[in-house]
Amino acid sequence: MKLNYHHLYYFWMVARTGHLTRTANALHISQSALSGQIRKLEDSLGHDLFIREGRRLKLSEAGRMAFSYAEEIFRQGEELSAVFASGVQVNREVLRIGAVATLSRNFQEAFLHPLLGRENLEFSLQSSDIDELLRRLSAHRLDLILSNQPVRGDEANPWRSKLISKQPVSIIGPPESGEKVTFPDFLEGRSLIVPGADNNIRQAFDQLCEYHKVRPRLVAEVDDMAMMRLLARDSGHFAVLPPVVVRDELRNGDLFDYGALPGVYEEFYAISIRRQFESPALQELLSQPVEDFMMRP
Amino acid sequence: MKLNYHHLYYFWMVARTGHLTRTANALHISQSALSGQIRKLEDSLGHDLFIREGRRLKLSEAGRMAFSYAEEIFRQGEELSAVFASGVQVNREVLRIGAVATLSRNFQEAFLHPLLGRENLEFSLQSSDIDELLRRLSAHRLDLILSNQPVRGDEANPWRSKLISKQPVSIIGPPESGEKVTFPDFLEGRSLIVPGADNNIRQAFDQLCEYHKVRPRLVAEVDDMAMMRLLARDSGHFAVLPPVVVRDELRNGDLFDYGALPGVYEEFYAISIRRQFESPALQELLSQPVEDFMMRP
DNA sequence: ACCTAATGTTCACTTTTAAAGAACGATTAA
DNA sequence: TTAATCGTTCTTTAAAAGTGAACATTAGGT
Repeated sequence: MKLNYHHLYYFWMVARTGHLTRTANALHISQSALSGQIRKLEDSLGHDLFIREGRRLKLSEAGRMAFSYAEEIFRQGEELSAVFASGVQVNREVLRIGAVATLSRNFQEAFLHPLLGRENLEFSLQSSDIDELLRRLSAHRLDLILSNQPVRGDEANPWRSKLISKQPVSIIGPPESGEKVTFPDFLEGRSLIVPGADNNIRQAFDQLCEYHKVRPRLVAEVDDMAMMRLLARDSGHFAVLPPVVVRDELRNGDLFDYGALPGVYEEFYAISIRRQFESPALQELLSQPVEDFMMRP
Repeated sequence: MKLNYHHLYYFWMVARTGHLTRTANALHISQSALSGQIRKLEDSLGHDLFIREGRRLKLSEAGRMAFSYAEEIFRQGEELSAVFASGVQVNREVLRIGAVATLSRNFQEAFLHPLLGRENLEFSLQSSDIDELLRRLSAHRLDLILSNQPVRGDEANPWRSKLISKQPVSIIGPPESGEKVTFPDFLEGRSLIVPGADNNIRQAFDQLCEYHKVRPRLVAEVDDMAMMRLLARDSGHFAVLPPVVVRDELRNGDLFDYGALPGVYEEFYAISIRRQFESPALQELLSQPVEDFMMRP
């Protein structure tokens, strides 16, 4: 038998206060109507939701369970009502994007660039860790996540990870170094700033070093790409970085690209939920070709 | 105007597939009925939810917004139905407890001890970080959180933190040390394992050291109490710990309690949501006196 | 280009469901 | 003990949801 949300709503209202008459007044219906509707819900669920002790209503265990679901259901419903009632530009297209906080800002900006020109479109951009972002995606509080790693969806979470860009990774360093750069010897004993151990650039880089039997001296492991950029710029050390991260510094000569590392790439993924109706803006974003759109603006 | 969940449900079903006739068949009602109900929802919300292009239905932006709420609402509703339909012991009392992962296991066990004797009661125990646990509490996926710090509730999250225990904190070390322990000199230059900087034991301890102008040598900062216990037992170093954490080791002589630190306490809090109807088991747990119930079993 | 089957909307009508009101029973508080 | 309060049940009435036919639009085949 299908759950009757109308009945559940009445139950919820009564359960919050514990008083039927008071709630009936608040709802502007008679207590008899309210009593009847709740009785029907109990019949349909097959369990009493209240324990009737004299003229008192107490939540049963089943009621407690139902109540905790009802809380969530009607909190969402009231939020929905509020959104429409407040009339906040419900006609404006809204795209809520989450980005893994350690992602390159330049990349994020380049990816979102097509949205900037659009009238009648608003987007929000939230930075957090991947777990939190996936939670929000599942809760329909986000439309899209930008990440440097794909996630595998499952039955409960029909996530879809799309590769949207693959960036080379270079050795970046101060321009005046004047050193002759011959890979891989150049790396031996070299002071290096590298991405953190979780990052897949780092894993590929470590494998590369192992293969060539070179052992750089790691001076810093940094997760955040914006931080990497600052350190590469200001520390005088060499760094393992996608050039896009320090695009501006490469252009104006503050840093120099000593060459891409073979087989090492930074990949970017867009993670979204498969939907019957995809927002046009989302479609446009996801249909961008996997190319070097990073160098665009 | 109140949101009609019956209408919203129909809208949701149609929006999932994009086809009215197909959905009408699935729902065993006529398409005209379905069409009418959706029209009423649109009237009530004040926005079209579908864009009618010929005989095709496309979600509007408002529709997209409504749909994302509807997804959540009815996912919960179907879960509720499923729980009742499956008949899983909906009458058994269930208590879902979250514990901050770094909390002493002995403490958790002692606190939950009253529940173990109860027939017809089931509890689940989940370990995670405080942020995740608070999210679950808000989402009504937990009934209670055990934490070593209180949280302040607000309008949206009517949390209530109750102090349930206050434990002294001692210097714990190997028993054979034979050293004369005179506080605070004993601490000067002493190799110590201490709780992590976030922990309020640590903050109180640091203040104590500052006040007495002693500077211990910190050999490890550890968040997790279970880990602290292992390190204290196996490293031969002294540690700043609530004795309850190493209760077993103190009893059998593997470790020795060199005395409580004045003014330093580990506090335990039970965080729950104020409810009209509190579960009896929860009431019982929370009404335990704030005493040294740790040493009970 | 022209049908035809499929799809969505609207309207007049019927069926189902919810609400109101009175009568009743139980319980609390004065 | 009594009066007021509260929840349930029953019958009647009002509202809502559902039906089916007529109509409009369009995708897709010939």
